[in-house]
Amino acid sequence: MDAVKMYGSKGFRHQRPLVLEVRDELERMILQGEVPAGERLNEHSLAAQMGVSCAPVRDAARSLERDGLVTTVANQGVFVRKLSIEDALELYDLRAMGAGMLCARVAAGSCAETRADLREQVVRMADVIDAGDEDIYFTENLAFHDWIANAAGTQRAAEIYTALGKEVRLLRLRVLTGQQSLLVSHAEHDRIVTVIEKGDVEAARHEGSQHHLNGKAHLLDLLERSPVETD
Amino acid sequence: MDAVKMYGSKGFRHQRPLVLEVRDELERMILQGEVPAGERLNEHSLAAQMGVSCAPVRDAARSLERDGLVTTVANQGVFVRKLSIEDALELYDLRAMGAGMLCARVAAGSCAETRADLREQVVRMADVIDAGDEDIYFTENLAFHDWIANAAGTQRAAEIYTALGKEVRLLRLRVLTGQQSLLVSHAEHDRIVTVIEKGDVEAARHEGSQHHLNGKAHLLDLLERSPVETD
DNA sequence: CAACGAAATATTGTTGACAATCTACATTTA
DNA sequence: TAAATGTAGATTGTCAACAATATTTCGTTG
Repeated sequence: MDAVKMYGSKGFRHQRPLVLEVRDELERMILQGEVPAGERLNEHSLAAQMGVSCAPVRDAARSLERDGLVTTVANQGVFVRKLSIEDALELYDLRAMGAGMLCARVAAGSCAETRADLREQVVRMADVIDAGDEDIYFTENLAFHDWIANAAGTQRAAEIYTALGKEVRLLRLRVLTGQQSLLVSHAEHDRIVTVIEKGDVEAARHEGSQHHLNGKAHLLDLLERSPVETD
Repeated sequence: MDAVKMYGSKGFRHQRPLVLEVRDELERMILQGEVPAGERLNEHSLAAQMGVSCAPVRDAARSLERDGLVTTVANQGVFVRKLSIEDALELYDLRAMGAGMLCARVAAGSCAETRADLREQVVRMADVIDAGDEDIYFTENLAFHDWIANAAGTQRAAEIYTALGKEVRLLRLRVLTGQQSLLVSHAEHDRIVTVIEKGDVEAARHEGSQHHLNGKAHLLDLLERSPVETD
């Protein structure tokens, strides 16, 4: 009896529902800027392009709406969300609150192993700065924050925090650029992990929150120097 | 030339996409407890029951996932979300943070008309308590909080706050029961509106946040007296 | 009789076609 | 010429059938 049956046009079974594959691909396209903000996502084109039918594409688009990456207009389609500066600043505030709560939880009740992992990440990120690779630092920075979120053990809070993080990326502004920025960011990460290691709950809340508020201030500072049109 | 064309089996055009109708109906069924927590939502049954095909039902279910009312398991279907006490307490914390931020914004920058409307709502709710109608108070309470959220002018924050409010209702526990509870709740509403009228931003943040933290404490108190199984 | 395994059933996942709707363009008219 | 109106094309919304998967049932076997 053969264990591998033949399915569909692809030849083999799908390990994962198609929707998830399509969703990930769409998310990648949007976050990497392959589809510009405000652009409409054409069901048929995308379906043809990915070699699937329309339904999974529609499904995936609805899923992306959950993360605030696209907005749907009835009978018009789904559009890549266009973030205004005001929207972005609001997201920074929300992320700041969330990070405060999450860091406080991690400080209050995480195991030694978790804290060791966190410290390890910070040390590794210092090396990345030395190497001067901003792209890698960008990625590790995302991972660092998501990691804290998941370590807090509060699922819904982590979900929201992570989704907000993706939304911010819609702006496609490189705020973490130049060694100075990276060093400031890293110093704040270090403070966060340090107070978590101490188990100082309120300090963790403050540092976690302040990290994002500083980021917001930095963004405003950049915008003053070189204004950006966002219509 | 007739302006009204005939469409579909219903005879006339749909003013609204079917998905939205289905979505609202499903949400009502879940929040009113017609479908118990943990129950699976059968695509075919629901579609037949509502006289539509499966596609809109699937679409609506995915939309409900955005609000955290259902969870989807691949190849198994969508299930009404089952909230644990821990989940609910987490939601109270998140709502507390959100309410703090939203109340602060309303205190900081709302027009006189907005504040007058708020005061009017509080006055009306006092009458509802006098009349002793807990169901109406429950509804007005929801409206009051959602109204503040929308008045803050921060769209995303309001969306999240409102969605979290619906999630909490999954627990289907009547915490606002007995005139004493209603009076306590009302007194807090009054304090919130009062500090908003004064334009005291930090006090608004504190009162808005504390209102939900008090609700959380009240919930814990109720649970201690009469424990509830949530498996 | 219990445990395992295979067929049967029920349910979700996917597809392509068709209906309803919107947008853009061409035509008409004041 | 400019505004209004009707028409054509493109795109989303809906549908019902089929394929793939999960669950249940029932028979077999130790």
